[in-house]
Amino acid sequence: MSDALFRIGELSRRTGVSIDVIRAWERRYGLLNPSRSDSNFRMYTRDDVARLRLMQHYVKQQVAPARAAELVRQAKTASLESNPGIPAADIRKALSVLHESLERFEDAPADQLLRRLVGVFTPGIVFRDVLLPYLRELGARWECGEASIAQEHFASGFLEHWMLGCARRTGRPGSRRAVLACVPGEHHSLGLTAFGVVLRDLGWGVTFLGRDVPVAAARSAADAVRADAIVLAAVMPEPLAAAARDLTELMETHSVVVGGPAADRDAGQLPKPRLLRADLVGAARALTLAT
Amino acid sequence: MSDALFRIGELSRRTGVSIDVIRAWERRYGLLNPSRSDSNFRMYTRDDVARLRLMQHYVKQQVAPARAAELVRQAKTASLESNPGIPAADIRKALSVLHESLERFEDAPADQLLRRLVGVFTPGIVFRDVLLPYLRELGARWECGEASIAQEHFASGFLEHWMLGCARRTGRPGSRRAVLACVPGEHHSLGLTAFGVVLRDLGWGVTFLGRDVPVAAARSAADAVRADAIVLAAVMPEPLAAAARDLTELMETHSVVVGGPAADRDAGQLPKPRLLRADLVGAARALTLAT
DNA sequence: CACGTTCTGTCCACGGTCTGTTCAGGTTGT
DNA sequence: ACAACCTGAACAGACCGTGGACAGAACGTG
Repeated sequence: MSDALFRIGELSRRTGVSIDVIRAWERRYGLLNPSRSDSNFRMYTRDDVARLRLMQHYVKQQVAPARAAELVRQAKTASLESNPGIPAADIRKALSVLHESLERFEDAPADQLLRRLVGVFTPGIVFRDVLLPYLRELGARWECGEASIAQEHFASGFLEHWMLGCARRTGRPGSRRAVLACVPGEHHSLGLTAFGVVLRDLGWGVTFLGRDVPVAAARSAADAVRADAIVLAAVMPEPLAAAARDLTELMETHSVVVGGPAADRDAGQLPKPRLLRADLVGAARALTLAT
Repeated sequence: MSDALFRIGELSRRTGVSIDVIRAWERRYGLLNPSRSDSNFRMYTRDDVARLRLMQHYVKQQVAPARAAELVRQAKTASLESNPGIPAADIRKALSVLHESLERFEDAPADQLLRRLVGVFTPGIVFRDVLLPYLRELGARWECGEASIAQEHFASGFLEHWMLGCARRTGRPGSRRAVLACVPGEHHSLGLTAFGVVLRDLGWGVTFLGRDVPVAAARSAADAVRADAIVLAAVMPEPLAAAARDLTELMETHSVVVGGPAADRDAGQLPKPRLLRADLVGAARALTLAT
């Protein structure tokens, strides 16, 4: 698993930092400390990608490289506080690629694009800067009849699948774990999946149960993985109302968070804090701090 | 038993790896270790085909050849045989890996296993020999209460996601195209996804619309991609009955196939041939021949 | 303001490594 | 005879390492 070693060219491709700069930063600040192959090639790990991205972030914030490197070295690893956002021009281009390819029921270009973006930025960033805006745009076009139901189905299905690919992967040992599920009877899991991506980006291990999950099932899964939190999604009001009693009971023994439009609306009925749908990233961060 | 020995040219033809490269890989990394005939010809076995395919798979994933060879050698893979099917011992092992990992809500081992299998065998084979049997086993255990609802949700969600990853990817230009969708109101898409994998394996381009798709949406998608066939899935009887009228209308202008348990049962109501759920592979082959 | 110093990204030259491919000369099988 | 195979060697192009140089920006000082 930790065998993912690669050479400097690959690191450069993944981060967008030129090979020369990577070497210069190592020579001057000892930013990275790669192991060497038998033939004296620098061999990097995934952590180095993270460190390099953090470095990029500081530099973009006008922090002097020397000092930025110092900060990065101090920050050891962890601290995914970094927000190296995607440049506006790239976002626009990405949105138009998504738009044009998914509109024609072609997933190949979209897949390629996202794959490239995730190579450079973290999934959470890609999600925040590209996917979420695209979904908003899609929703808007759908409401005013510009996008057909078929296009909406295809696009949201593709994006959910794609996000799942990022959200899955159980976290490193020692990390917090969350069980994610839709309230029983609830079939809209897109928002939940998105939330899973962000959580995972914050270091959580995510166990994804999907849509229409009985409360008892969520409970047993949470027990099985010793989850630190159960995250439930409710888009429509009826399923949430129907499950209210079970949920209240679940909350007595487990740390439960309910999110989604329905949860926002029927706030009064539930005792625990809810997530605001408007800002998934903020909600995930809040959950991380609270747990 | 696996006494089918063949020479380097045959190995090259079976794998698409050039003779020179096979020799180079042997000389440099000791990738294969063929026995020799009396006249000093390299004699390979089916295991070598598997190893070579795994190697190809890694290389395609941008892993440096030297390192890929290391992984292949390390993966022993004792006996991952080739085309005709996966050897029984490996199937048993795969099933137990799936069972044990998914039961504990861990997808990493399962993901790793499947990834390795598709490196060697085609997705259709993996699906037929491993995934489908596992799903049957899961269903059986679920019915007799051995598997919890949570486990079933998690496992089927994971497998569906994984299969989608194989089924997607629009086909090569010139290939036939199919639009896949669940009948409106139908939320069980696992079988449909599986069917998509097999179709794609047979050279189709698959446009996957997912669950609960209005008939009109399926039609417009089919028109947009100029689909040669529309494949609809119906697990529960009610949604199918409700959509019967729309379906009949759709069939007048498009080539439609309806599959799934409900379609099997309510056969009389629908004019066109249906797919038998029992044998997805056969059904896909039949569709290919008929279109 | 003028000047020197430092910082930083970029570039170059030279040599080594990695890897697919090619060639030459000889052997085996049909 | 001819195709397929063997060995050993070499080659080309991409990739990487080290060390050094350089130009522009930032900064501090007289």
